[in-house]
Amino acid sequence: MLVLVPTARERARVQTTEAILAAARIQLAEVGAAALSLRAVAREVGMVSSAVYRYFPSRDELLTALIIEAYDAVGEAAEAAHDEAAGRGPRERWVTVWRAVRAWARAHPAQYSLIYGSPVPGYAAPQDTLPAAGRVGLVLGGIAVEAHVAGSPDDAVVAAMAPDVAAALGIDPRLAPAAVTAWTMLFGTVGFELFGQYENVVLDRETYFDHVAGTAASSVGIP
Amino acid sequence: MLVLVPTARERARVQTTEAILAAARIQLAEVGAAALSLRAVAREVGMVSSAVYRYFPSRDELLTALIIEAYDAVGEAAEAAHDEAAGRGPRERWVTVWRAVRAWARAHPAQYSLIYGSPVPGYAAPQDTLPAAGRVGLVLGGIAVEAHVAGSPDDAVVAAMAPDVAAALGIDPRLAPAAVTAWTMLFGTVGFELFGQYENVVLDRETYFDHVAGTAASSVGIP
DNA sequence: CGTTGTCAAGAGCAGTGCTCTCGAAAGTGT
DNA sequence: ACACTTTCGAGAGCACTGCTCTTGACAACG
Repeated sequence: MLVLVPTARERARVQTTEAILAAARIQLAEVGAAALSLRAVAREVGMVSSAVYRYFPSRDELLTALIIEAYDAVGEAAEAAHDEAAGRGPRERWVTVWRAVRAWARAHPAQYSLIYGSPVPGYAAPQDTLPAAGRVGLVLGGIAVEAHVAGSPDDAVVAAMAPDVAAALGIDPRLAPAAVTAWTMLFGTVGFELFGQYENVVLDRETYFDHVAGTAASSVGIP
Repeated sequence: MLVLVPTARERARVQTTEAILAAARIQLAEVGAAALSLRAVAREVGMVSSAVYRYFPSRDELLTALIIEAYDAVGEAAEAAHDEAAGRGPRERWVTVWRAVRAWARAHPAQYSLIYGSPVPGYAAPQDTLPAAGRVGLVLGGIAVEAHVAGSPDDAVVAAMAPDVAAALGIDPRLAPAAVTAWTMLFGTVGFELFGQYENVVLDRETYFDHVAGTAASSVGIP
């Protein structure tokens, strides 16, 4: 049956689902993923905890929804930054996207921890999150595609990468190791800053971050 | 009062403390930090939960103790690997230490998540963990000290690093940015592998990891 | 030998995730 | 328009958590 006009029930359902997600988003930002309580979310939207289970079968499923949201949000931030720097050269676009990811992470530390910190409930989010997870990489790959391969990495290293990666990014497969390394470097640096590892190590985080971004740009052959 | 011979009470206290830590270590490895339950730890050592509070004032303090243990353990693994490769050249020693850290992380994923994942209980572990956190960096810095500075990084970047870092590592301050970047790369790569970000991205993790280790070695000027 | 400090145990509080049942709606078919 | 089915919210309840407080027993010290 084709649903052209959603019934009142369906509209109420998506509305309630959205209300739950909104409350969960707020609570995530306030107390973090570990302390996110389904009962508190229920209280916030004005219903009893058991009613929430009509919309999310478990607390982990709620968290998974938030994880996908977060991947989309950071991907969107990266894409927006890239669009804004559309006219400029590849290196400036590259650094702009890096800065946007860092800024998003600092503005949304709980969401960032959710997706790039330790998996919260054991190993909750499996396949559902994979498409959303690659968006930042896609933006960076879109810049790197114009670059030529700097050195020629070992064939064994090239073979160690999943071929889908170079294909999805539209880059030379020989660029894949450097691209993955740069991607790791971006989130490694942002994570280390956010999780306090740079305490008493890096004083001026902006300057250091820009330096790393530049190094990474060179490593993928961006002039 | 100088305690030369510990009294029976004192011996009993350290023994009980060690028993609690041992049980906590086991439970951490089994269920992870988020699900580590003080009551379950108490059950395992055969006492009631309230008694544990005589030894650790809160669950977070117990976790902090485990965090310090984990930092020490990974540092010890790095030092042991370095000692084992004592005779060899700097590059081989460098790669050996990197491999040891990765091996330790794969063998103790819960501990690794505890120290390099998102901070678990809000922002629990502050200053206590700082000394233990630097041990791996010290080992790597000890290798890099024999290297000469490859390029000459921007003065602003050099100034962005805490001067204590280069001093503690005994390296040229101009090497500090590259050293911090390499350190970030090590734990960023290990973390990404452990937390599942390389799923469907990197097929042969050993080969890729060795490649990253080699790149990092070159970046700090190791021939 | 008595005093003092330490310790384990138990009860209890407020909170959690999750399940089950029940009554009231809303939607559907005749 | 009426009966039937599905959906939904509420409430009670279970087993669990971190943590506090009180009570009674034991060891150490003067």
